Amino acid sequence: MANLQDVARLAGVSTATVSKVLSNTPYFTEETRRRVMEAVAALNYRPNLAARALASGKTRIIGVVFPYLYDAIFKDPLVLTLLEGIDEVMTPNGYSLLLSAPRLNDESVEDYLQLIQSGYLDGVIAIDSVPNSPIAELVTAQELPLVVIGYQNVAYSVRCDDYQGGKLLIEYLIKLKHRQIGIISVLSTSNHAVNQRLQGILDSAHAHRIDPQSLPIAIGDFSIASGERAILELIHQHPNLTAVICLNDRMALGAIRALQGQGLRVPEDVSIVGYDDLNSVDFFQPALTTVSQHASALGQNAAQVLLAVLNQESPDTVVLEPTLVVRASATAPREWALPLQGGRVS
Amino acid sequence: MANLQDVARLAGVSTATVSKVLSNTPYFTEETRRRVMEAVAALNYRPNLAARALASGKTRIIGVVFPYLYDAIFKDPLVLTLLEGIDEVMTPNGYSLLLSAPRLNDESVEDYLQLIQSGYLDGVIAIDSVPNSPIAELVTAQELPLVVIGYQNVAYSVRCDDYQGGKLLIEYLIKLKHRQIGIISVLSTSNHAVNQRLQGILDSAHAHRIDPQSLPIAIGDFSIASGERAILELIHQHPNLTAVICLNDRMALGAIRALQGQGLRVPEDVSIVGYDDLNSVDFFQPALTTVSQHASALGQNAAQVLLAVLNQESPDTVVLEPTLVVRASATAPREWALPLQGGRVS
DNA sequence: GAATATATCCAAAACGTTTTGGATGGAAAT
DNA sequence: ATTTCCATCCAAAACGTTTTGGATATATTC
Repeated sequence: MANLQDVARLAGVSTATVSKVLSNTPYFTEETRRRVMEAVAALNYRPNLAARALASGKTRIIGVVFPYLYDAIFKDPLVLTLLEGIDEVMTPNGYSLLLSAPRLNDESVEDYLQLIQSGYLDGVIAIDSVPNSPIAELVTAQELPLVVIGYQNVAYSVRCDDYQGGKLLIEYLIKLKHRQIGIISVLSTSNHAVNQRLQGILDSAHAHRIDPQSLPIAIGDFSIASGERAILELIHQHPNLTAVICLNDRMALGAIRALQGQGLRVPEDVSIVGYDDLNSVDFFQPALTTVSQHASALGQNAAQVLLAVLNQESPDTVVLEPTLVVRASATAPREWALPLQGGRVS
Repeated sequence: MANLQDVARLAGVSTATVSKVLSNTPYFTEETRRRVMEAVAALNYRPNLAARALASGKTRIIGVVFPYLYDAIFKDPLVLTLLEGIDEVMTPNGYSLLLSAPRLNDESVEDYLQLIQSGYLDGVIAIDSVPNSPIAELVTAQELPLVVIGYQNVAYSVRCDDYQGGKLLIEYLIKLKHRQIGIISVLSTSNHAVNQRLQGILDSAHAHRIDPQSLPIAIGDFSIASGERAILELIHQHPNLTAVICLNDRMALGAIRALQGQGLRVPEDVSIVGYDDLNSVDFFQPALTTVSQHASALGQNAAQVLLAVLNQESPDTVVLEPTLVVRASATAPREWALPLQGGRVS
């Protein structure tokens, strides 16, 4: 491995000159530049990034943090889409992505601290799925440029308007004449964005003269299986429901399958809508009506905001508008109120 | 940011002592250790990783490279599963993952070279989806510990036996009494593993006295849409087919959808099998019969092999056995040979 | 009591850059 | 003929670790 000294020696200049020529500093003759570049080529020289990082204080590495939750991080297809968006703008700008998925236990947080306090990262993009997770505070306390994807109250953030997304869903159902609407959510402590969606739904229901208190809510945990459990609980206790809003797509898929397993048809007997617009949900039978939060654009925006911050600017918070994606899993309710007890609800 | 010197000064020892105490070197009094640890805690000291990397030559970072192909990397759910497996064993061992998805153009390869020749990586795990991609050679030329997931002829590799997987699929179909079997593959230059699957299918057909030349093959590009196109081409030109093997799940899903769009039933009219066992394929109608290549285990094994190499050992190549996952998309063909022309084949 | 071994620690070199603070010329200005 | 200025380059410091090669003191052995 040739180093700067070798190059300098071969080119007959100092290491400072080589360093500066390589970073395109002005004030060098063409002749000098040429000699340096030839030496670089001859020795196949590549700068040592560790040394560069030590001397300059910059690593050109940014950390991408996905706090581990319910094991969901690697199972959530949205994460991959976010990553793609981030990569798309970071890589062309010369940054590499360091993946960090700290589990939220003490030992893991210690490792995480070590990482962000080690000077190894020029910046961090974090997903704040969990309210009050310590991740963000730890980073800001470090004076490390941070942009979070979500709702944490930090200087720089990017999100899709989940409140608005919730509104879109229930307003669509109301427009279809649904009045008996159930909700499958998650524990309010477990996800910030979902809380916003729920709030949007409830507020919007209120605005349409539906008592928010009257909307039955079952609790899942994002997984397909939990959606199956929750829907059964819901229609068992509230057989008159004509529509159910699931606060993510995977629970919606579970709900649909469970209903079909009970001999109920979607959307004819019950309308189901989801949230996320996962890649594959247009493939299910019926194709899922859902809300897209433009995950790829979110990732891109997060990366752009971080680039701006690294560039000493102060970019504004970005809030993307969600989009309702109408497919086949929700229609108008049948006007005659067929009792659902026909299905075997165990 | 406190550094080693600050700690040393506060503890009244040398920096060498602090460094060694922190790395649990023997030959220190309890008293000394205590003083050092107290100083570390008091100053909230964390070692600077760049400096450590420079001095020790080790970064505790390993590169995970997914050569970009057809834009598929971030769209392929298997990648996420692989990543999860790798993370699961690397993180607890104190390594971080640096993501690298070099596009295969010159500029990008240059960036990639820069990365692996920069001393920033202790090792690399690479997926060799593309035959003859330069990625692996570049790494080995660098004397960087490398394990590839796939078939490249390098010192250390891990794979699932795709040849055997192909065999499993066609033998299952043959056992179900299918004889008119089509194949949806990809360009032979585009993916090593798929070539193996195809070879397994053809060899096995031959062994069962079916002329491999007689099996019609249509070419897709891994995508759902290409599966739709390919199946239409196939049944149009070979209306007597009773089963089609798709060399990945996404093309299989496309094929099923296209058939259904033509008014054909799966598996009653045509059996379809896939390859990969993506998370969601048990959810489709019909649930997809496919082969699991145990992506998570693959990732874990790759990581373990790399750890062994980093530990100066010479682990053997790992070859996992694929598993046939029988679901609903393939059954025995109807005994009466109903001409398929009934369906509208455009 | 001298020689040897062992435990404990330190000073300084080394890692390969970037960056600072000039040094050295020659051209332009006075 | 000085002075000033600019273009061009270099020597050396700095970044914060790890590691090497002792040094010192204490204990052990003969």
